[in-house]
Amino acid sequence: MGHKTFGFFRKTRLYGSQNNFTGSFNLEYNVKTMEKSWQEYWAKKRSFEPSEDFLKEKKYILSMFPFPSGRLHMGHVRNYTLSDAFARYYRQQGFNVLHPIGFDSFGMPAENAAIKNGSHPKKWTYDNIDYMKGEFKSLGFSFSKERELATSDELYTKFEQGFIIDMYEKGLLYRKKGFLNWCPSCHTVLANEQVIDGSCWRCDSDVVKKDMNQYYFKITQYGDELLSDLHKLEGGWPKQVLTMQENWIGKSNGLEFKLSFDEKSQERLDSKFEGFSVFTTRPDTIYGVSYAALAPEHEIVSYMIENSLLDSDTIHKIKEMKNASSIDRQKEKSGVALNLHVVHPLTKKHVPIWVANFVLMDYGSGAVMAVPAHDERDFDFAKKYDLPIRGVIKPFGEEFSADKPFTDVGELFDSEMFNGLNSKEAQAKIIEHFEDKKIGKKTTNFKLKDWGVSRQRYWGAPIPFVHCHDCGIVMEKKENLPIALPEDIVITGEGNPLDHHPSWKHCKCPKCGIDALRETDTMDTFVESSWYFLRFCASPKNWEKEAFSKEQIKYWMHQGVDHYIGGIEHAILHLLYARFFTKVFRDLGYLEFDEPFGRLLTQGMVLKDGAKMSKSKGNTVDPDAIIEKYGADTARLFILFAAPPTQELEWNDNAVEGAYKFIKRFYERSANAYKTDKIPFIEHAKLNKEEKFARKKVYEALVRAEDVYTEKYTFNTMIAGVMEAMNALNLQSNSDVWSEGYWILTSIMEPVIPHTCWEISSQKFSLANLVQQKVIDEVFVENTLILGVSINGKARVEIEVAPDASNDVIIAMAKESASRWLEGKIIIKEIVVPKKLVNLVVKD
RNA sequence: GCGGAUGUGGUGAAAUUGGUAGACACGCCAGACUUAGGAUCUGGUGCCGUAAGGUGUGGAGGUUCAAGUCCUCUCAUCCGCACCA
Repeated sequence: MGHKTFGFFRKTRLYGSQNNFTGSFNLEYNVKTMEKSWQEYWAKKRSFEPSEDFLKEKKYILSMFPFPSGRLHMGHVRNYTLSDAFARYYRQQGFNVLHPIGFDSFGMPAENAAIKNGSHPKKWTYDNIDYMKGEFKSLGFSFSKERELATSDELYTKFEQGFIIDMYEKGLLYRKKGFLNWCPSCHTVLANEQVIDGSCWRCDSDVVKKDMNQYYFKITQYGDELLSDLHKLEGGWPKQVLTMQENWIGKSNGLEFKLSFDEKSQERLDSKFEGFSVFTTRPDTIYGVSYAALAPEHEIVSYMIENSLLDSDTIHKIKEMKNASSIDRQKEKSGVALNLHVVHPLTKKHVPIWVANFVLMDYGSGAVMAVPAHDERDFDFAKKYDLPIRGVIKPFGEEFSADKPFTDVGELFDSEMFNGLNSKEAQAKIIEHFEDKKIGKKTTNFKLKDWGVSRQRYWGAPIPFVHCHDCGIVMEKKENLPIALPEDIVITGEGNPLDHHPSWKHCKCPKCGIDALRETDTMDTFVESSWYFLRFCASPKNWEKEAFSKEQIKYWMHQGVDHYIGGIEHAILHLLYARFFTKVFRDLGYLEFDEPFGRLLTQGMVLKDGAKMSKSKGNTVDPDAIIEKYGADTARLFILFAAPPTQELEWNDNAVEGAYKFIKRFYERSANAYKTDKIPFIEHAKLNKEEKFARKKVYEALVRAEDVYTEKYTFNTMIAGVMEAMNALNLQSNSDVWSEGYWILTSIMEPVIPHTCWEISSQKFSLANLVQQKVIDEVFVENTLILGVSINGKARVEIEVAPDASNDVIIAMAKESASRWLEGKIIIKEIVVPKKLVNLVVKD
């Protein structure tokens, strides 16, 4: 194709002033034809398949893959336009580029669609995938076609289930009963990470707690490493994301010790409990403990309720606390006394026990020592219930005041042998003291919880376990994988369809062969996205045989994915899980590195009228409609030009039109370049001023393009540079300069507007210019320099000097041209900044 | 409350990292060509001022010959986390 083109835009160019109607009609028609034919060309030539030659230097460019919701939205377009620019750039530079795409295709929306309009989740999903693949193509994205995958493919499930079995064997996956976040609307369990402000991350319903069996990944075992390895990502990842992960993991050091009940309290508890353990990061405040508090869900509290050891009023209050939504629970502190006492481990004084709503069951041990004098929460609670407040830390050089809690570090008092120490020393000494006496120990606590992964849903990867009456939980044999989903399924939205299926769950125990039941829970879809980037490394010819090979991983994942691009909304969930899986796979011997993503680029949101595009707000712009009207290149150019990638992007119809007009001019003016298959040789010295200027601008644009891809990601300035070069070219008429200019500029712009550039390049340069371009230094050498002259730092005039002019000459010229500002003044200082300016400091 | 960012024309944004603020584009204004057409081309466009000039990067100080950039304080907005013991 390409060569026989009759030129898109041609109608307007030649006849534009003749006939508006046909002009614009043909224009659009031609853009579409041109884009489509290049898309066919790339498909036919398999232009974007990575090579298997592992001696070549590689770049792995990855976008976060989409959920196949039906159609692409502008956020997707931004995401893939970015990764495509990287991929195309590195291909030009001669790298072996892996730029794959897939679909994160399990998940609730497929089932919700099934409930709503009776479609089968599988059909719904794969129809959407087909449609979206078409959209990728129409946007000219240079994805590897041969590595496309959907995580709901049985082949993908097969290997994933294999990994799950490996992890179970290693003890990294376990089953336990626990209080789980349950979404009553989605009828499923949610991970902590999926609960946003007490609501379901997907449907926004209030999340309730439910007591049930569920599988967990032991991500906490990697808590320390997930935290400490964050420093390896510094520089490559946005600071914000690193901080968010750090906070999420939430490591804190402190003292854990046991508070023991006094005799009377033990008796009341039927001698079932000796005491309970608490954790504190402030052991220096231990002499200030004036009460202790248990979470309403604490086992001691449950025991007392179950055995009627509390009056009905108290039980009622505790139940209220438990049932309050997490938002309500934060509103006001409340609690009840249990009429139990523990003995202070150091002072031996008796300390009352309360149940308090601000104590969280899922952090630490679900119980705290309370030091109202030095903790805001404990203080509020003590004030409300009139509990004693005992100060033991005072600000350095000041007295303690009981008006409000003093939460800073300071100097200890009323703390027996630790008096006079500062907080930091005291913390170490008190921990030491507890350890010596074997009544407590130094402990690290994490906010990070184990990752609950089972979902009571159909459209997910089945957990490959079998429940056998005799053998317990038995793993499926790997040769039986995948445990695939049944297709004849009824989806009503009530309960788990796999559980309700008449035959699917009935099987034989893989160990002893008797009748057994399959696990009907499926996995959280974040499991699939935790290793898809590794699957892309696998050569498609071995796809059936293995998930990926060590050799392939080693090559493509060297230093991690080179550029990983996606939304900030995955800063915690997906990125943390993927890091966890990488470390687990390393420990399972599948790979040999610690971190999966070397460089992460988090793109900003796409806004319209100042708000995030969303269907409910009715402010969406449909990518297909933009392509239809202006073509893919216009959409791509606008997206990269309007703002730097990390910032929010405000959609602007006028600016889209502007992008379209630029492409049109860019194409039309290529008429000024002649046909050649190598870059024109130009004797720079023989050029006139405008010609030299044009060349300088062209090469400046080239220089600018370089660090955009490696450092700054500011495609907007790269494109501005090309526009400046175009403007400069247009001021001169040397066809060598035009041709050289186009040779380079189409190369620079190809990652952004590939269709247009391949079209121009095929017409003029036989595609030979779409490779790395060399910078020529001589174009930057100036005959004269323009220096600014400022008086007292205020810009006044400009002077033109020879590049080798001495400072004396420059200053003399500056004085002369700025003489009107110097009259009657004394020059007290003269500063020459080479190639920049002259500053004269004067006074009256 | 804690943490991370961001504040520059009418708008989206630049500024080689301390050196002539506003590149590039949108919009707007004027003009040209015209079957006045929402096309194309040319010129202008931070603000005040006819001009000379003054003034200007959220605000207030400071360092410096020179500050959007460095320091101190402060205000505003956005994002994340949040009773984490």
